[in-house]
Amino acid sequence: MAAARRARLLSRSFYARSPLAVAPELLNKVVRHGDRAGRIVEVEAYCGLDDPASHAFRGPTPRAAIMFDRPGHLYVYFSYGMHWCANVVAHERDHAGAVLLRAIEPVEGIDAMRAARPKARRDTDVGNGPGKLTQALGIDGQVLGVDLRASTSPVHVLDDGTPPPDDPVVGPRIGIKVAVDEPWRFSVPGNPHRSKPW
DNA sequence: ATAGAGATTGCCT
DNA sequence: GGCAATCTCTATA
Repeated sequence: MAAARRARLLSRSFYARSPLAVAPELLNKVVRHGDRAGRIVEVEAYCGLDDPASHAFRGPTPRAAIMFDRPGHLYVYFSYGMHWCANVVAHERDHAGAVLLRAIEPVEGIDAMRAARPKARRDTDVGNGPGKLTQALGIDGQVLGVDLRASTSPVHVLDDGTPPPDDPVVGPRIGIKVAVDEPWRFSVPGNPHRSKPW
């Protein structure tokens, strides 16, 4: 069995890069809320003022302001009047952007996640979508803006020693109507917990 | 003040 | 595959 390695938080410099640089490196990291945790297997980059599909495209409106500041903090928004979506703020200095978490593979607190996702019939339905993974982890507006790098925060992104895939699957983003051709979606090849379609 | 669209999900046909 | 549910944000008047 592999030597135990303590999961560690990521540094500010990890997040202070463009969303396109950060997104593929978030693959195989672990997002944790309390005693529930999941491995990130699919993400999308949203590139601020350069990206018509980004909430930050129109500038620092009240909702999008967090994406113009605070790399490494959590951007959570309410989608379609029903679902919460979780993003990691990531951008270079004087830019804006974030990475949407689109799918996780449950790794800790699986029973609690199943209980929070009664509609999930198979294990792979627990976290295979942006609204599903927040439901599974119990992430909502209460954790908007928390610092993912601070040990005292309720939500963390951790490196448990699993490297990102050498050859992530890259493709167009899902559910948007502008900039639909940008290949800014990344996933762990073959992982069954990714969202569909690929 | 009001209207329309939206980074989704799940149920129905 | 189509579409309703449901509400926040943003733009327009």
